[in-house]
Parts: sequence; C-alpha cells; structure tokens
Amino acid sequence: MSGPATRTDTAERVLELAERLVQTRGFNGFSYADIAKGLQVTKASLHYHFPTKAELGLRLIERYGDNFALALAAIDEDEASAAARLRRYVGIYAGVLNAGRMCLCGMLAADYMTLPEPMRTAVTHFFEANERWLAAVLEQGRAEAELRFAGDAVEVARLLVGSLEGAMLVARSFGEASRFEAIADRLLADLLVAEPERALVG
Amino acid sequence: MSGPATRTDTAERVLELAERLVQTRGFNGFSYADIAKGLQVTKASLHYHFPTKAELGLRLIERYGDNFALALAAIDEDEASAAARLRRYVGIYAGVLNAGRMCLCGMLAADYMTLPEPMRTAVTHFFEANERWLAAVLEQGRAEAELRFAGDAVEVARLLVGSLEGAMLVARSFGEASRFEAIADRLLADLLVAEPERALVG
DNA sequence: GTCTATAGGTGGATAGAC
DNA sequence: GTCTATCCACCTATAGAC
Repeated sequence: MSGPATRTDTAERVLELAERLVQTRGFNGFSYADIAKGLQVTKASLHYHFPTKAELGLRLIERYGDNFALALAAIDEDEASAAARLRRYVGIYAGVLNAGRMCLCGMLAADYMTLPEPMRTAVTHFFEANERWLAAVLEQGRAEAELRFAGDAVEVARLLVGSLEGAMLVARSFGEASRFEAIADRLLADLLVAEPERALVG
Repeated sequence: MSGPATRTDTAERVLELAERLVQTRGFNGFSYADIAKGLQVTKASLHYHFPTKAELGLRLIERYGDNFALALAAIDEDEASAAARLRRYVGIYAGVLNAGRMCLCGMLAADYMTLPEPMRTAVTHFFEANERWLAAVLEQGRAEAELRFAGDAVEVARLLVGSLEGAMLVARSFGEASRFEAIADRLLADLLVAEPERALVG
C-alpha cells in the first residue's frame, strides 16, 4: 500500500507549509508564490497537486480536523479523569500558540466571510466536533463530582472553545503565551470542584 | 472651526466603509477598489485622503479606539454599579456582532503577522486600554461586594477580553449571535455574587 | 478634491513541453 | 510530477490634468 515514486510526498510538504502560513498569516495573507518559494518548486507544480486555493484550503481544514480528532482520541485513551482530559485539551492549544501559530480554524473564522462555501462548512464542523468532545468530558466530570458547573454541558463547551480561541488570538498579538496560560488556568479552575477554591480565593 | 467646503467629508465616509470591510473581511480581504466602488469615487481619490493602506489602517484603529473610549466613558457616567457597567460593556460587543461584524481589533489580531508595525502597536494598545478599564470596574465591584473573583483584577480583565473576542469570532462563523450571548451571560454570572448562584445551579 | 491614465507588481490559474 | 511560459484580473500607488 502506497504509490509508485517520490517519497515525503510533495503534496504533504505543501500541506505542512500551507498550514503554517494560514495559521500565522491567514487565508488571504499568503499565496501560491509563498509556498513555491518555501519548497523550491514552481507555482505550476502546486496547481498540479491542489488545482485551486479553495481546494487546498478545504484539504487543510479536513487534515487539521482529522489530526485534532486523533489527538482527542489519544487523550481519551491516556487520561481517565475529566480534569486531566481538559488539561490535555488546553495543552493542545498551548502547543499551537507556543509554535507562534493561531488555531487553523480560529484563523479561518476571522477570514470566514471571504471563504468559499465548502471551507465555511468545514470550519463550523471543526468547532462542533470540539464542542461535542468537550461536552462529553464535562458531563463525565460532573457525573463523577470532579467538575462543577451549572446548566448544559454544551454551553460550557462553547464557552471553552470560544474563550480558548480568543485567548490564543489576543495572546499571540502580544507575543506572550503566558497570557493564554493564565486565562486557561482560570477557566479550568472555575470548573474544578475543590482544590482551586482554597488556593485562589482572596 | 471646520474646513472650507465639502460636508459629510469623503475621508469620513472612507473610514466608515473601510471599518466595515475590515470588520467583516479582514485587512487583507478588501482593497481600495472595494471602497472606490462602494463610495462611487476613484481609487486615486482615496489615495489623496489616505496615501497608503497602512496609514488608512492605522487611522481606523485610532478612530475605533477613540470611539470605544467614548463609549466606556459614557458607561462610567450612566451606570454606578460594576455589574451594570460590565453588562453595558458586553452590550457593545453584542451590538457589533449583531451588525454582522467582528471587533475591529479582534480581526486585526488575526491579521497581526501581516500588519505594518504601527498598526500592530495600535492593536495591542486597544486591548490594553480595554483591560485597564475592565480591571478598574472589577476592582470596584469586588470592593463593593457586588462581584466575586480570585486574584488579580487584571487577569480577570484579560480573561474577559480574550473570551469575548473569541466568543464573537466563533459565533459570527455560525451566524448565531445567541452563541455569543450565552457565553457572555455565563462569564458575567460567574462574577456576580449572589443571584446567579441560585438561578443556575442544577 | 477628484478625475484619467498608467505604472509596476502580484494574485490565482492554465497550456504544453519534458 | 515538474518545468517554462504566459494569461488576465487585480493590487497598491503615482503623475498630472481639471
């Protein structure tokens, strides 16, 4: 199983670089010329692999979503407690930010009005998948009395997705990952049942 | 006081439209041609008022920041309680979102890496001004036992700015302002001392 | 202050040779 | 699968007439 020639497929290298460019500069902030320069190939070659920028963009979101799903599955496997799962989830965002990047779909949410329809749908699907996973973890944590929150778990999940995306966005402008960490820690602390209650209240 | 001729200044109309374009499409998602078409003038005329796009962008941020400062001053004048001030603050964001827009500086935070230096500095200054105002309101609210939160008010202020920006960003993608409202209500409820405690705990 | 005209560059995308 | 060469639309920006 696997094609005939090339290895470390050009298409894969294109996706890798294009992903970084979208995460740092936005979908309207880079061009095929940027990718061509970075990979030492011609623009025409890129169009062979990804005929249009819209198709490249769609593939990027699908790939990002797939990798995210794998990461969430790994968390489910590694961690038993809801609190630990949430911390790992936040860790994914922190890793992206520490690489000087914004979440791919957070970035595309800003570009949303300029995106072709297939990309738009893929972006909202990404957020929904995150919300579903988070809501399940939150429900579990509340059932096991590890987490405490009022109302629908989906609402809290939406708060977490929105808040983490925004915290990333602003923190990256300041070039201060610590801004993100402080916000994320606070969001998690508000959900945990006991320990932070005593540690932080002033 | 006021110049010689034209009225409802062209420069002002340019700023008005350019602001909307940045808030909906991002700084790299519109061109002088878009403005020229929208205002029925030529691109050359636009360059008379704003020689470069970078200068136009900077003016937009300064103007937005000034208007925001005026709005915050109006809140300070109208509302005495910290809780009411926070609700009004959230209302500003909600109003922007209901106009189908993203916060100007939230949008520019996404475009950050592609912005000229003067615009970058202006964007972070905007966030800092918001954080300062919020921190003061939070301190006041805690001192008057109207609000409850642990640790530095500045940290909570940063959480609010980041979370509201992100909630806006995601909600706009879904075209559901209700997503923003639900998150904002939850953020405020977590800060209020009594009433939500009884209303929401399930 | 607004226009016509245009410069000089870059955008995404294609044709066709190798 | 990658190249050269090219198209054409669009970009920001300027010169100079009115």
